[in-house]
Amino acid sequence: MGTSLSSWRRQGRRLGIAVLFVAVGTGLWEFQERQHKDAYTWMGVPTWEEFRPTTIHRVLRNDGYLVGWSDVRVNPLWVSYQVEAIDDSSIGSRPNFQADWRTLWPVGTDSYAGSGYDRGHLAPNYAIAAVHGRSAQVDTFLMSNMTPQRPQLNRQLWQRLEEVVMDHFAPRFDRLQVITGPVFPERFMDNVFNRVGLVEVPEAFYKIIVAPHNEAPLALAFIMPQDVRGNEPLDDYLVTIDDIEARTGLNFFPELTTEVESVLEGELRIQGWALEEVARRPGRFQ
DNA sequence: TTTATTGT
Repeated sequence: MGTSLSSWRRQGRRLGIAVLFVAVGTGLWEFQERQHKDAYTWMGVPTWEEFRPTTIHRVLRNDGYLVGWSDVRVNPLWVSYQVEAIDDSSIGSRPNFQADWRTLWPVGTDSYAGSGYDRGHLAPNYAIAAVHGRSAQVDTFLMSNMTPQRPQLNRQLWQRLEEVVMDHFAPRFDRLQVITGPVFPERFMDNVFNRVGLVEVPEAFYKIIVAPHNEAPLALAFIMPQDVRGNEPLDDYLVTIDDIEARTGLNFFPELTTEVESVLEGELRIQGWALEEVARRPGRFQ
């Protein structure tokens, strides 16, 4: 017969070698993936609480930060990155905005033109550039890192918060984990046509800052609405992480034990941050 | 310019 016993053996060996290669390759890939996520997240990548079209997303990897991208909202639902105190505050010049072809829908650099909304960074230019370098800085100008923000928020209140993270919080702790993203109205259909091009317009934005180095980690969380003057005290917008989870349908830090989680996410504790020292610090821009 | 658009 054409298929002799030795030929079967040969094919079996080949198959075995192929399986071995796939197994080793997959293992290496998962190892790399895990290392990458460990560098940019703390206590796990954000997940959705329940399976809904508006909370489903996929993770885009960038230099310096991760994005949870939603093709339904045409928005990042979260970005995750870490910062530390830096000695040299100089960074490279602002790169150009650029389209991200990993997104299902085309969002061009001119998509926001004439809309009255800014292309607001979620992972900020300055912090990422200062901590993670030039190629990470370039990545923050991907349109998949943008979401429509009113100028008074983006250039005033939100900028003040980002400045406080790097200039006040980071020097107080070894390292900070930051997760930030948009908040949408509760009912999807109420906002479904409120879009800049294809991009749904959020009603507010959240930012979670964790100092994980302690045995008892500290967290501070904010929700800031689109409609602000810009000179409000930052502490007017303090919330709990549970509040943000309720508004977004996401689950942050899924690997926390339930005991730590109930304190860190359920209680509003501002001790240790000295927020009152900087809550009224004026913005850089007018 | 640690934000960004508009208009030249």
